[in-house]
Parts: sequence; C-alpha cells; structure tokens
Amino acid sequence: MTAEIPPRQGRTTLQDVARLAGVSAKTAARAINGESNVRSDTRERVFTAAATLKFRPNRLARELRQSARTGAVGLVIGNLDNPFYSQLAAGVDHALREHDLELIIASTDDEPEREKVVVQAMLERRVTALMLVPSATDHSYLEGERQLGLPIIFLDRPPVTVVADSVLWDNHTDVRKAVHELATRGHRRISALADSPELFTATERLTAFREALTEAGIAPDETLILTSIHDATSAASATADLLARDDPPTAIIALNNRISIGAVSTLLRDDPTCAFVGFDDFDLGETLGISVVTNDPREMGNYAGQIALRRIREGTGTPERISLPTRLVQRGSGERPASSPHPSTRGSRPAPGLSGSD
Amino acid sequence: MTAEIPPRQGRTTLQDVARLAGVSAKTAARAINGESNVRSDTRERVFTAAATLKFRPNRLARELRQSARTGAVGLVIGNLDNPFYSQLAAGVDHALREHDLELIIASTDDEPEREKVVVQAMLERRVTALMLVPSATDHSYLEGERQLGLPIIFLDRPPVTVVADSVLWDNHTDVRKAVHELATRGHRRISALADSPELFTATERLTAFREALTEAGIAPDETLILTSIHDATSAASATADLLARDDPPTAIIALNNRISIGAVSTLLRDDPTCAFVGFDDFDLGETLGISVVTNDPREMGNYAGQIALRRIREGTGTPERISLPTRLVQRGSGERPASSPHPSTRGSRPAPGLSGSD
DNA sequence: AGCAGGAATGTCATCGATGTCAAACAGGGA
DNA sequence: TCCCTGTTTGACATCGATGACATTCCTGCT
Repeated sequence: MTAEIPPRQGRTTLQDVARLAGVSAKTAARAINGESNVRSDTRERVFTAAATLKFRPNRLARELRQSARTGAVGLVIGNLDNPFYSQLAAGVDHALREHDLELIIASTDDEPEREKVVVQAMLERRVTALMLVPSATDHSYLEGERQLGLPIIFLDRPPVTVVADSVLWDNHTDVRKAVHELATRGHRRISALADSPELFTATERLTAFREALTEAGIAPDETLILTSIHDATSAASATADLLARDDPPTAIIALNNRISIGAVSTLLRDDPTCAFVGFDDFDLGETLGISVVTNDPREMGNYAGQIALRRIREGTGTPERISLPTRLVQRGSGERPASSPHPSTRGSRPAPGLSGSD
Repeated sequence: MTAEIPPRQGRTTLQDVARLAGVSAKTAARAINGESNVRSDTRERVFTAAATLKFRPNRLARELRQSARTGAVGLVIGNLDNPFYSQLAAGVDHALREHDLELIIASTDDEPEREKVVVQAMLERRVTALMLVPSATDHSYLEGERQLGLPIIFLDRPPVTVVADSVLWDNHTDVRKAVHELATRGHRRISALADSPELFTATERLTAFREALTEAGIAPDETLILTSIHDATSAASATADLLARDDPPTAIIALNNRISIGAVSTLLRDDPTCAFVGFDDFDLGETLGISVVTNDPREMGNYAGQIALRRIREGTGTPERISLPTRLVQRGSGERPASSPHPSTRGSRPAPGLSGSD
C-alpha cells in the first residue's frame, strides 16, 4: 500500500536503537555504556544499530534519572574581557578537561545582583560543583545547597556568610616586599592605586601597603592612596593627575592588572622618572622592564578545579582556605632613584627608566 | 506515635511545593511559571510554599520534557588563554546575556580530535545552538544536526564540508592596505610572519600579503615569509633570526595577535629601525605607537551571538556568510623609512621608532 | 432557579535513559 | 536427564516538570 513508515521526528532514542538491534532498551543501554554481562554479538548488533541511526544519548535524561551527579560544573566570574578572569577560566578548564565535565561559564560584571541570577540558573541546571569569584557580600542563599552537599569553591575572594572552600592570593607578602624595596631605595612619597574598597583584594593589598609604609617608618599619606579605579582608562588619568600635583609621588604601586596597564601607559608617555611596581603580569611587561608583583590566574583556576574534582569524588568535608603565593619580579622600573632629573622632552619616547635593561 | 515525617532526601520538587500548598503539581507549575488562569490566592499559597521549601525548578526535567529547546548554547573555541578567544567568548556572552541562555564553553587547543569530542558532548547536552571556531577540516559529522534544525555558526574560520552560518574577518583589505603603505614608504623587503598554513586565517592573510606585494611591483620573496609560528615566544625568536640575516627585511608584518606580541618584544629590544605592522590590537599598543590591523573579537562574538539568537527564534534558513571589516590603525611604527640609521646602543631602551608620538 | 461558558484546577501520560528485580538462558556436574 | 548456578536479557517504575485533555468552579444572565 501507500502506507509509508513515517520518518522519525526528532532525534533517535535508545528505544529506536534497541528496536533495530532487536533487543530491549535496557540491553541496548548496557551495551552502549560498556557494562559487562552483555554477549559480544548483541553488543555488536547494538553498536551497528546505534551507528546506523546516528544515535546520540541524551544527557539530560540520563542526568535527570541519576539525580545528583550531572556532568557540568558552573563557573561564575566577573567578565571574560578581563584577562585575569579569562585565564582563571582557562585554568579551571584545564583542570576539568580530562574528566568529562562540561564548563558552564557566566559573568557578573561584578554586580551582586547578577551574581544571584546566574548562580540561580546554574543551580537549576544542577551543576555538580559551583566555582565563583564572588561579587555579592552575602552568600547565605547558598547555605541550602551546601547542606545538600554541593561543592562550592570561592576564588580570589573569600566567602562571607557561608562556609565553603576558597582559593585566594597571598595579598600581603609581596606587596609589602615591594614597598620595602621602594623605601630602601629612598622613596618616601609612594602612591597606591586600587580598585573599589568593597573588593576584598583591594582592601587586603591596601592594608599590606599601609602596614609596609608604617614598618618603613613612613606615615601613610592618604592623599596618595587612590581607590575606586575600575579600568585602565581611569587608572591612566588618575596617574596623570598624580604626576601633575605640586608634590607628586616618586613611586607608584598599582594594585591590579587593569590599573597597572593604565598607569604604565601614562608613565611611558609622561614621566620616565617615577618608579613603578605593577600587580599581575601583562604582555610586554618583561620587555618593557616593568617590575611587578605577579601571580598566575591559571594556577589559581587549576588549583580550584582540582579541589572541585576532589570534592566531587570524595564529598565535601572541612572547608579549606588556600592562599597562593605571588612573586615579586624586579625588572628595574622600581629602582629609579627619586632624584632623577626630569627629561626635557615629554611624550616623545618611552621612559628609559621603564625600559628593559639588564 | 513515634512515626516521624522523614526529612526529604535531596532537593524539593514541584510535587512537594504542590503538596504543601494544597494544590496539584500542575497548578503549582502554572503559578510558578506565571501562567494566567491561576487564582491570585492560590498563586500566593504556591509562592510561599516554594519559598518555604526553597524550591528550585529542575531544568533538566523541564528541558527533557520540552525536547528541542534547551537553554544552553555551546561555544567551542581554541583556548581561553588566548585573548582573541576569550574576547570572542566575552562577545558571545554579552549577546546571550539577556535571553536566559547559558553558555557552555569548551576549548580545543586547536586540535581537530578534541573538537569532535567536545562538540559531541555539547550535542548530547542538547544545546540550542552551536557556535564554534573550527579546528577540524571536515565537519560532515555535523550534517545530521543541521538537518534536525540545530543552528550552527562558525566563527573566524569557515565551515568546510557542511552548510552553516559563518562570521569571518575581511582578511584581505587592510592587510593589503598595510602592505601598500609600507611599499609607498619605500620598503621592498617586507617580511610576513604567520601561523600554520593549515589555518584559514593564516593563508587568507598571506594571500592578501602576496597579492599586495605583486600589485606594488614587488616580487614576493618566499624566504621572508615565515609560517607555522604558534606562539609569542617562537615569534620573538623568528623575528630575531630575521633581523640577524645578512640582508634583513626593512619591514615586518605579523599576521595574528600572539605573533604581534612576540615580534614587538624582539623589535623593542633589538632593532628600533625596522618598520612594523601588527595584527589584532593589544594592551599598550597605542601607547607604544605600534601600527596594527585591528579587529574586535568581541564584535565578532557578539555578532555571531545575534545570529544564533535569530536562528533560535526564527529557525534556520539560508546560511549567511558575514565578513567583518578590520581597521588599519597607523601609529607610526610602519612609517619608519628603511634608511634610518641603526642606533649604537642595542637593548638599552625601547625603539624610538616604535614609540608613541603626538 | 437554571444554565451557558469561561476560569481554575486536576488527571494522566510523556520526554529518554536507567535502577530494580525477575525471568530466560546456558553450561557444568551428578 | 535433571538440577544448580551464574550469565543475559527484559519488564517496569522512576527521575521532575509539563502538554493534552477532562473536570469542577464560578459568575452573570434569563
């Protein structure tokens, strides 16, 4: 007759494979998942059937059934535009890579409200672990999940109202060391540029900065401490403003990567004599001879990923708080004596004081 | 009696909420999803019940039921470490942001085999759309999905054996313009540094380079064309080798971002006299006065994201092939006449010829 | 009061894979 | 040949939310 077999709508399912192989769905599943206790000839038949039908298992169904362990990990960061965050993500990606885990990434632009929204979405998707660079200050909304056994790992900034693992930087040691170095070379007017004081890292580093000044016998001059600098552009103009003061600083320390970039670009143009130490490394930092307190965001991401993997395997236990070391890389830009003469030409070429030498 | 209500294992479900609110699961669902035809007092009861139980809907279940439209988009890129890719991802993220779509990111390190694996995983997770920077050269394995109506968008490099939308750069116009500029200023020995010839972008840009030379009446000198440069480090040494030749080029053009960084770092140290044009912008590029053919990966990601959104809404139609313009930004590093004197000091400071002026 | 008709709610099956448990089967020993 | 044990296989319920459809509840109107 004209009765045709209607072409199957949508994707082929395990049922279809089973039907074609002449077995039950369960047996097909056993074969596909490589379970033992399947006769090798049936296994073959199932495989060819699956290949013929281009069968693609549906993870949603599988994960729904085996509730609790999905194959997705959620990562919440500030913004993929910022190399700090994207390298962090690269590190996490690297750690998860071999373990059949997918990485769901969402960015918050450091807005607490958005953090809640994207975390919510991830929880609805039942991620196996949640990793986040927090922007919100209250994380009690995660308490329920923690009790349900969801591994939660905080990166770069610690959890506030919830107990969870965290991987942070040692924001003190090398910042202090850098300041001490500057003080040793005779600098007394040292300026610090930082992001918003609401950010954990900013206040930590500023605290270290102030302590180091005090230790060096220098009274912190609050007019030299500029905060709430969110991007390279404002860092650049803040630096220019500093230099234009009647009594400008002889050294500047920038407390994150974007601020470093902005400050360096101003210094390269305007003032070759000001000593400088940046935070986080950047392209050409070595070539230009810029001293930095450097860290490797990939390492942080990778480390946090390892913790996540362990928690997934072994269940959550006593939360860990890891502090990763930074590294002070002296490349010369912090060594300029405060007494160097100003060049007569402004902006005609990069500051020699900032260039690589060794 | 001692019969206690056992504390519910695992997460609360819609059933639990319904039970507590004294309605059926379906009604609870209607209330939660904001459907009409729910009396406001029942809606209230459901909401408070949901809040009490901290109910979190299970997207896996929902998406399994409504097969076809999940809320996840898959993005396959080379490597989050590379700012080109991470900014691409930032652009996609930005485009999807307001549409309740999650972004699943996987990286291939540009290995064709890995591409298949991660794409496979995304398909199993039933992404609503697939966006990828392809590394494989054969994409016939995607044909089935295409026929099932899955929107597939290629970025940066075109699809080969499958029909799909693609968003590419105009790899010709500005490369040619840059070469013409150099030729106009008298350069005859112009070197090009490119990535692997298997990469679409590398060969396209090299083709443009060769054509431009020919148009300018210069016979392409193959010894000046170096390929298979994969990272900044090898670009730096390749550049150093070039400069050390008996008859070094007077101008160099780098054909992607990592190569640009590497070349610039060598030029800054070793040879201020060689003219240079980079590809893709980078931090401090402006400050250092490096001329570049620039593009905005975020724009590409965003654009591709828009296409994905449209395809998701309106279904796939005739595939589009979009070519985004680049921009030639002249900042001085390409203007150095070939006859400039070599400086006597090597490596003592950045090349004035490469520094920003005006 | 009776009734039409829309609003509100409920029942049941379903999405696709898999855990549970039982049935069918095969092979070896008595 | 028959029984026993271990291996393969299958039937069925389940994960949680929701679509299709049925039922009950109102409200206004004759």
